[in-house]
Amino acid sequence: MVGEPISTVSTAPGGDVAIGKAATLAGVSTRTLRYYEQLGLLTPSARTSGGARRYSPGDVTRLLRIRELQSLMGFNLTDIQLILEAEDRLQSLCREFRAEIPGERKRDIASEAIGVTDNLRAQVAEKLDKVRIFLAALDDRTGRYRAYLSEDPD
Amino acid sequence: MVGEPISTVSTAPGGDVAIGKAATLAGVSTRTLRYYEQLGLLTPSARTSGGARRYSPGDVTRLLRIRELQSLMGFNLTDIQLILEAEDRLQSLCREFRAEIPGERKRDIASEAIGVTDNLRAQVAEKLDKVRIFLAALDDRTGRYRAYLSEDPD
DNA sequence: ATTCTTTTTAACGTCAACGTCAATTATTGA
DNA sequence: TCAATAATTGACGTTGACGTTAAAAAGAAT
Repeated sequence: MVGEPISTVSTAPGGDVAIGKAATLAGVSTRTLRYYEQLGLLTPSARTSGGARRYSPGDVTRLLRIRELQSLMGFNLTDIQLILEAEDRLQSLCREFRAEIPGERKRDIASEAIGVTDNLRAQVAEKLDKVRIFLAALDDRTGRYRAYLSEDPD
Repeated sequence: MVGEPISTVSTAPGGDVAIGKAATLAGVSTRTLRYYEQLGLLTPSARTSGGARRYSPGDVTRLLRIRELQSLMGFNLTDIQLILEAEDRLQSLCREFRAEIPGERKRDIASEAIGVTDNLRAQVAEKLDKVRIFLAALDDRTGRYRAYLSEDPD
């Protein structure tokens, strides 16, 4: 325990993890991860020679993002797939621009991906507003309750 | 069409409605309403002599609240039932306090209901925060994307 | 009064998002 | 090396939240 191994055979810093570890990191089951892969939603970036899935830190990040889109925004997995695909396209386009590769259709792809992203932003903003209003209404109501039920301390 | 009926035989102002109307008012199906009733989640406050459900404005309000708790907060129907039951208890307690009926156990019931309500408030507040953060992160990321993809206008 | 629309109950179907075996192969710690 | 633990694929099961269909009864409109 005194010295960490010089270097495990892992490309990424932080090290890739097996399916069980990835699952507990995100608070899901291994079944869920295999299911996500089956949907094309999260494909582990590597496999061992024996065929075991290896999840990179990026994969885990993506997984956490999926869960966030699910729990926070209530999207279903196919919606999430569309969103992530758009984000993937944007990311790869950014790399291409950086590499100054010209490429055709790029404007089309970019505008489409940006459209999806803008749409997402709008939905999030709308949700934010609604939750705000909901919270305000809740506070108002509970305030009136308290007035009746606990006007005197203890 | 020139004159509205003097008064339909309805107790509540606004008038009770049949299941079809209530459903379209809330943007759900009649099946959904019957299902909610089966769960004990939303029982129409009256029936016709023939057995047809009549939904009061209050019932419709409750229905809208159910949908809000579902879509906005992502609660499942059994969670929603708990929340609504607590709110119902609080409401009836408020009426009792107003009527100055003493009653035992009231403090117990009240504190329990208030506990549920506070819990709800906390969850809503937490969600509000998370959505806020999510939106900020989204704006940050899309901002960087735009920098790459559309620095020059058209 | 009668026709058209709506509602009733009851039962079976569906779909997403996993859960749960089971038998077999990998990986790992001593 | 070898036992213990974890992962693989495949298949069938489950659960929540409804959808759909059917036959009969009720309500509304003319």
